[in-house]
Amino acid sequence: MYRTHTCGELRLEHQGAEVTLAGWVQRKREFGRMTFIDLRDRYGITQLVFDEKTNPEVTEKMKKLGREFVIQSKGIVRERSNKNKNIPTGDIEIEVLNLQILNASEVPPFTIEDESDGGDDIRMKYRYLDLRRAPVRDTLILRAKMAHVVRSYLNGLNFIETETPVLIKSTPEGARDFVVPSRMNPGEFYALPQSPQQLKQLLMVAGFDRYYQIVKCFRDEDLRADRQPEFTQIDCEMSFVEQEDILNTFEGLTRYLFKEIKGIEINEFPRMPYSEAMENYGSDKPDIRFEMKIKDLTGLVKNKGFQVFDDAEFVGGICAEGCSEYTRKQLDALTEWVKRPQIGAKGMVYLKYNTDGSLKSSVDKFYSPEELKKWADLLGSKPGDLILVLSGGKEQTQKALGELRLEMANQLGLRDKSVFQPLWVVDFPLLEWDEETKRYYAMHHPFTAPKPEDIPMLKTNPGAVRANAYDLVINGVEIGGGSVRIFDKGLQAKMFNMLGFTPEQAEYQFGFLMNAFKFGAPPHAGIAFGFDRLTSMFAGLDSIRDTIAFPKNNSGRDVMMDSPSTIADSQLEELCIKLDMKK
RNA sequence: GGUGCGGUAGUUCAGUCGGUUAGAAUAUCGGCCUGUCACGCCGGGGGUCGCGGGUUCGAGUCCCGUCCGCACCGCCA
Repeated sequence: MYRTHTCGELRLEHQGAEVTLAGWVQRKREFGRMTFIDLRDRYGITQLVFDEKTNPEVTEKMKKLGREFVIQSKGIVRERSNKNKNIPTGDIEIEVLNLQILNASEVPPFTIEDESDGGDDIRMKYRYLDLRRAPVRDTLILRAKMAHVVRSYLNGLNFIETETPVLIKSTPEGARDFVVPSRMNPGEFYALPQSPQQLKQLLMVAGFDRYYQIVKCFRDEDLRADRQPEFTQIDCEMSFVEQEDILNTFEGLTRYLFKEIKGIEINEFPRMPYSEAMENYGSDKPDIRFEMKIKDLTGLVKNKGFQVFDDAEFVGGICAEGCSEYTRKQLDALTEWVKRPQIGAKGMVYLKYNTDGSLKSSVDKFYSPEELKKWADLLGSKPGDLILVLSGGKEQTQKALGELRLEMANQLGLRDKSVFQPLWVVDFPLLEWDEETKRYYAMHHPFTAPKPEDIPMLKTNPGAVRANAYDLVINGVEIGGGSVRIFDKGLQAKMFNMLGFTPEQAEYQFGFLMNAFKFGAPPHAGIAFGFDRLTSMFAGLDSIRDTIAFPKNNSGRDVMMDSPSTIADSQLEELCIKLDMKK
C-alpha cells in the first residue's frame, strides 16, 4: 500500500495516528538539525518533520531530496507547535519514521508554485509540470464538475447522450475543415467536424427527440486567446420545439450551472434583438453589466460647418460617467487608441461636461454651448461626465463605439469578473452579403430557418430577412448559439439556391441530409455552448487555454509534443500523397 | 494575409545617448542555523544578448532580413 491518506485530509483529530503519505516534494526548509518538507499531491500539502530524534538512515535519505522528488513516508500525526492558518492541514505535521524515495526528479525548469515564475511558453512546453500547480489543476477540476452538472441536468430532462463520428465529410461553407486522408480510399479525404450539426439533425429525423453531446469540434482557422483549433461544445438538439422552448430549456441549464457551481442565483435573461444590440452597444455580443449605451447624434450635428460630421453617414457618442477630468494626454491616448487599424476610426471628438456645468469640446469652433448641451442631454449626461463622439459609415462607427465603450468600461473598472449578466440576442439576420464573392452567406449556417413572416422577403430583400437564430451572451462573450432548423426539403432547397449552390452541388455536399428530409423530418431546433469559454468565464480567466489540459499555442502548435510534424515518406506513399512545398 | 508588443543567466526581467569585465530577483550548488511554512544569514557557479547580415574605431543598444512567442484585425457557416 503506497498511502493510507492523501496530503489534504489529515486534521487534529488524527493526532497520534500512524499514517503513510505519498507525493511530491514541494519544498524543503532546513534548519541545522531540523528539516521541514512540504509534501504535495492533488489534494493538498502536508508538512513532514525531521529532527535529531529521526532515524539517521532516514535523515541520510532526506538530505538527498530535491524539489519534485516522489516519496513515500510513514510517520505519526502530531499537533504543530506553530500552526499555519493558510492551509487546511496547518494544524498538524508528520513526525517521520520512515522514508522511501520512489523517484528522483531533475530540477524543474520553472517553480511549481501557485505563483509560478514561468512564462506561458515554458509552462506549455512542460505542461505536465504546469498541471501540478493548484490554479491550473483547479480549473480542470472545475471543468470536470461543470461537465458533470451539465450531464445530470440534461439527463434529468430525458436527453440522450449520443456520440457522433469524428471522421466525416468536408463542407466548403463556414470555417476551414481539418482534413484526414483515407488510405483505403486513395485521393479521398475525411473532414473533422466543425460541429456535429448535420448529424444531430439526422438524429432528430431518427426520432431521438432530445440529444446532447459534450463533443470536440475542429476549425482550421487562426487562433485567439478564446479560440483553439480543437475545442469542446455542449451540443444539443430537440424535436417538436420552437425557439421559445430552446431558450427556456437552456436558460434553465445555464442558471442551474451558476447555482450549482458558483452558488449564484441569476435572474431571467433579457432578450435583445440583434438590431437593438448593434444600435445600443455596437456589438452582437453586448456586455450589459454596465450601461454607457451608444446614442445617435447624426440629426443634431449636421450643417454647422463641421465638415467631418457633415460628410458622415453616422455620428454617435457614448457618455463616460465621471470622466470630465480626463487630461489632454489621456484624451490623446484614447484618440490614438480608436485610430489603430483594429478600431479604424479617423479621429475622435470629445465633449467635457465640467462639474461647474460648463461645456468644453474639441469642436467649440462649430457648435455653440446651447448645441453642445443638446448632445449632453441626448446622452443623458450630467456635470462631471465625458462624451466621446465618433463618425463615419454607420456600421463601422457603431462597432468602433462598441469597442470604445468596452475600453472605457475597462478603464472605469465596470467589468467586474464576479458579476454575471447573461442575455439572449435574438432575431439575427439570416444572410450576410459578401463583397468579395458577391453572394450571400448564411450568417449562422445554411440549415437555419428564416422567420416565417420574413420568408416573402427572400426574393425581394434577402438581407433584411431575419432568422430564428439566437446567441447566449454573458458579459460580452458569445457563450452559445443556435437556431430553429429548416425541416422542409423545399425550403432547404430554396436556401441552397439562395446561397448560390446549384442543385448538383447541394446534392453532392448535403445530399444525405436532403435525402433524410424526404422521410419525415420533425420540426427541430438546437443550440451549442462553447464549453471552454463557459469554463474560463466561471474560472475568471481571460484565455481558454488553462481550461484545456493540453492546449495549442498561437500558431496551432502543441509545443509539448511538437506537433504538427512531418511524416515518413512511406506514410505519404501509402496515402498516395506528394508534397509540393512552395514558399 | 495584416497591425502592435516582445525575445538578454534554468526562470522572470532591468540594461540610460552606441563606450570598461552585461546586472537584479528567483531558482540552483556549498556552508551556518531546532519551529519554519515566500525561513534567515554567508559564499559559489551560471550568458551563442533568438538567428543572419549591415553601419561603426566600437553594437545587447542603430539599420535590413529572418525565425519564434503573445495580443488584436481579417478569418472563425
